[in-house]
Amino acid sequence: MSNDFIIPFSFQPLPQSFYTQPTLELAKSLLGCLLVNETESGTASGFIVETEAYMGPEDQAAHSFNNRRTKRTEIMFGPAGHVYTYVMHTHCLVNVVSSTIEKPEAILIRAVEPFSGKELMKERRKVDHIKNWTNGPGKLTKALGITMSSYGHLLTERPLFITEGFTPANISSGPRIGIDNSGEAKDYPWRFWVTGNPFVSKSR
DNA sequence: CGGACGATTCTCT
DNA sequence: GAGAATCGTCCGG
Repeated sequence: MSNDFIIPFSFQPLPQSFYTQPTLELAKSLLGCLLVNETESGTASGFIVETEAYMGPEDQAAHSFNNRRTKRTEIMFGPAGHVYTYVMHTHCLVNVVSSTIEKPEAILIRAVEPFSGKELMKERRKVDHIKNWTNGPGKLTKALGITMSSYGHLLTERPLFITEGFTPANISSGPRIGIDNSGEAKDYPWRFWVTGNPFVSKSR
């Protein structure tokens, strides 16, 4: 596609200081940023348009609820800016670790808007319509080629990184998706999205 | 080592 | 909107 040539030389990964802002702030700051993944088969990127914050020990919906510390959640207890990937129903989902050491908070990236490497995304997703390439947490990882091998990767480094994108005109918020069995936490408005963006996974 | 369980997706109706 | 697919992770025995 026409804008593919811009990647990967023009943009610098955001510094680690970007990731140390409070988790709920970071979840909103990530909206509009460009998520880039460089692989052997090529580079693909998309603007983040939907996120969800998971607030650690107090948040019943979080994997780290009650400080549950396993091989899977271990990365959440480390410093901000690392990648937390995990497998859900055969799909790989990608999170940004936030907060500080020993405070296991993270932000799930639920949707992006395709920017570069669109042919590659189409090939990976095997569906025609662009709207279905990246409008869900399991879809975007497949389109961008993000796998469990990215677990623990630091986002200030290539090949997987986040860089400056656009500033959303408006941000909406509401309850998170797919956590109905999480007690009171299911109603917390910790899902954020770019208002009106067509790649957001659910309208609500 | 077996079984239960999803921060999902896709295919119908 | 409901139901199936499908598999890595976690926990109990």
